[in-house]
Amino acid sequence: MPIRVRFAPSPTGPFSLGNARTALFNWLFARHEGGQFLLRIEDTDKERSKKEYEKDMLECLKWLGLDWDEDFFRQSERIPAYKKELEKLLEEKKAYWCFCTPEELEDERQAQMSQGLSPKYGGRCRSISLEEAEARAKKEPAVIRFRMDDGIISFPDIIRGKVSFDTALIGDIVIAKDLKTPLYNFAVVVDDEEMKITHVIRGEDHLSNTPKQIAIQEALGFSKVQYAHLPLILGPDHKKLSKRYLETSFNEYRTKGYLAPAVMNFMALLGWHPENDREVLSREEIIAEFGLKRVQKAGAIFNPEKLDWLNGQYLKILPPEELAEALKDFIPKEWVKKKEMLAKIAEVDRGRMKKLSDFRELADIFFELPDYSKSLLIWKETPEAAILDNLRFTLDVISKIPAGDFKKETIEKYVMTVADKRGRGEVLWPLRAALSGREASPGPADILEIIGQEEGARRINFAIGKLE
RNA sequence: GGCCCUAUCGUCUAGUGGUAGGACAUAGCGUUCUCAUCGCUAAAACCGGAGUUCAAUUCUCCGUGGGGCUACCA
Repeated sequence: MPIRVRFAPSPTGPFSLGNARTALFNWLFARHEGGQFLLRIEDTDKERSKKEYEKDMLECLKWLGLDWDEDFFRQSERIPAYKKELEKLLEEKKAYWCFCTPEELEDERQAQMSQGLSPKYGGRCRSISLEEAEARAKKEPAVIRFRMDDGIISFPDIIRGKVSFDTALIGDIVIAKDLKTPLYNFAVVVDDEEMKITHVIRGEDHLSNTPKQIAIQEALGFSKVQYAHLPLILGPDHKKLSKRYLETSFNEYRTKGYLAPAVMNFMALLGWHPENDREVLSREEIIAEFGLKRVQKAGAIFNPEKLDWLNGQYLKILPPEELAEALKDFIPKEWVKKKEMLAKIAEVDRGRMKKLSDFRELADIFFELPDYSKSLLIWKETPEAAILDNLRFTLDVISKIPAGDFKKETIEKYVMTVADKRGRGEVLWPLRAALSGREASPGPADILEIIGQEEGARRINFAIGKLE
């Protein structure tokens, strides 16, 4: 039987890191096993589901490169299918209409909890006949409950091993608000059967939903599926990632300048690890090595510094054309036109970036000399007069470089002759400071080649003017 | 409160019945005019107790800590 997994998000909020990780592990498993990765939108909650969130999710999946097989569908498009199964359960008395009010249920719950019992529905409406219930349901608010028989439901979890739940503690759960409004635990079961899902890979927060879904599955006579509950990604507060912390929208990783392969690599390593010690892994390598057996059981705290480091690693090896292309979204429009210059700057500064968004500030000096004070030009205790003299001399040397040979290597040769004679710090620091206007920057030869002989001379003269 | 899951450096993790390896972060050194990169070094962990065993971080149990769920959300 071919392996079929699904990613089934509900579009009730911005796509999150947790969502992305679940999608990734499903996708990795499918690709590694040569199975299928399907997509399903769980939009049964009409109030909270929004089209914009669905769009956001689709964009994020595409950006990450998680391609799905077959067409995806929305649960809101499958209402008749759920209705059919709901009616079947009702007729077979495996489900029944319940007319208890929210207030009554809340009181019951409170009473049970104060006695140290597990809160569950008492079963007051269990005995109402279907005929009577259907008549009443037309006039008064009602929901459909699943009749949960007492017993132990155990299932093997690929990651955790055997897990057991006592259904007597769960009680009769609500599976639909009415025939046209199914609820999560019910819709999932119907769809997984319809889609011929073989493995359900999802977050650990769904572990306690599993016995409910298995019970419904059995009542409907559906086939079993295998489960794998992933450890949760925790925030720095050790709690399930929430909007309050880093659970910003996943899209922000893109807009902040993280590379998709780096984010994928990082997420894969959150709860999974290859057999060897390698950590920078390409998509193909991850697919080749991925397996559910090596997935961690305990939750993992999200570590932004490591993401930055990994992103830096990818930035360093990104082909020049791809780097230039990726940078386009992070720089002013005027810069984009200066293609050649931009490419050179990117090469010079790529090692200094953690994120693509860092580039703008790093590259700024090539387009415009920042304001700086005279003291920036002074190297340690060197007297101003010596600095001034070195600058003048260096300018003279640089001016003698043939215009057609104004390349980094040549410039370096000329400049280093001066530096070796007059002291490296004494020559190079003021020169670099004059060229960049900053305390930290690429080397003088790098800057000179990019800004050119003329602009270089202008900047050095400007520094000389400050010192005079 | 009840149920379920879980436990190796600060963080992500490897690993084994004979006390632990890698990575990020941190500190120092080296390369270097600066920053960054890179290289090297240091500091840094098996939650506690009992049991099994010649021996337990590893197996079992009990605690404790952490997390999740406990909706007419998903």
